[in-house]
Amino acid sequence: MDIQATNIPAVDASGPDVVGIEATPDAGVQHCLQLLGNAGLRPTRQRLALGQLLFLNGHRHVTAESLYEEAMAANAYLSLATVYNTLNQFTEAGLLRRIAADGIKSFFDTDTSVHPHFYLEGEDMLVDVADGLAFTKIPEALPGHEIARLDVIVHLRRKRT
Amino acid sequence: MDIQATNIPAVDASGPDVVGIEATPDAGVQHCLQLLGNAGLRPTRQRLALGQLLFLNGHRHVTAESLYEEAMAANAYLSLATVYNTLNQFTEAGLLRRIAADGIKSFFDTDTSVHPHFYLEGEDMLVDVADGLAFTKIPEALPGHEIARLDVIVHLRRKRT
DNA sequence: ATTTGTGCAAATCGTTTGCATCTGA
DNA sequence: TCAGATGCAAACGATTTGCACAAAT
Repeated sequence: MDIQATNIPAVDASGPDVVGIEATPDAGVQHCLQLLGNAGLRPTRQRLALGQLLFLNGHRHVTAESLYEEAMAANAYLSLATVYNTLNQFTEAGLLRRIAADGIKSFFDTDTSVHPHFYLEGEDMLVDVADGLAFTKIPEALPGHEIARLDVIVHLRRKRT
Repeated sequence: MDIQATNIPAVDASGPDVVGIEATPDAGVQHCLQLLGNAGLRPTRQRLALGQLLFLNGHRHVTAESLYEEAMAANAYLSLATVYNTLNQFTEAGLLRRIAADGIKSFFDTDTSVHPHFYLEGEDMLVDVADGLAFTKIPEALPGHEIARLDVIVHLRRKRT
């Protein structure tokens, strides 16, 4: 079935959901409403739909394009431009973290903590590094500056056989 | 004065050079010719000009645009497309390392070793991290893959006063 | 002579923006 | 009501590409 189409927590006695909303849909919607409220963003239909896709399914790595297609598949009608705008707003609000893996497109990570990623060059995919990378020291920022972000990206390529 | 315009090491008894060619121009040209030869790239006028700008002035971080302007300033006539092509060829040949700092444009680093960078968000500049960052462990690549590259970028922003 | 590189402009790709319309507070 | 959001299409900036011409082996 479709994701919530209104910002009013609708009564919805549905079964398994294609977009992965958890057992009690209302709880998910409530959670998203709260995230939007805290961020000072109006709970519009579009933002709520994207919020549900992003924040009710564990940690995720999406691109604007992939999220847009996912929304279409879930029958959430919105434009690609709105997806871009919303991703930027969510990022500004600290709900997402933007990751520039390859210099072509941006990924958005629902895990906003500082953690390293694998970037699979052929597949154009971003994957969390389970463990195995640690710093002993983090550098001082240059005078007059502060650290805004620390990106660690391990580029992987298919091993040639 | 201008950078060498031919691939034949010309006798050139000039003084200080705007593009920073070292005291003995011939040596620089020879060095570039050798780099190109090792890379299996024909020593064309354009590649030699860009090679001199890139490899005779210590380690550098350039963008296609900045290198193009530099070449224009040095009276090396070539097109922006050629700069892009050449940077890609040099990168493929292992003479340069591509760095995706912000997801908008690419930087190219003449230091091809694995080392961390500061990216100054406001100024859109890339700077080497002098020291202060060290790994204790590097992760295993995923099965069937190998590590192609390890990018560490510390994003800095101007401290608000 | 044959292969390879160059230049230009057009094409492409990801992303942003202007503006008219709509919607939530 | 009225600020704030959306949708669309056009604008955009970085990069790549197709093709005719030029230069290197």
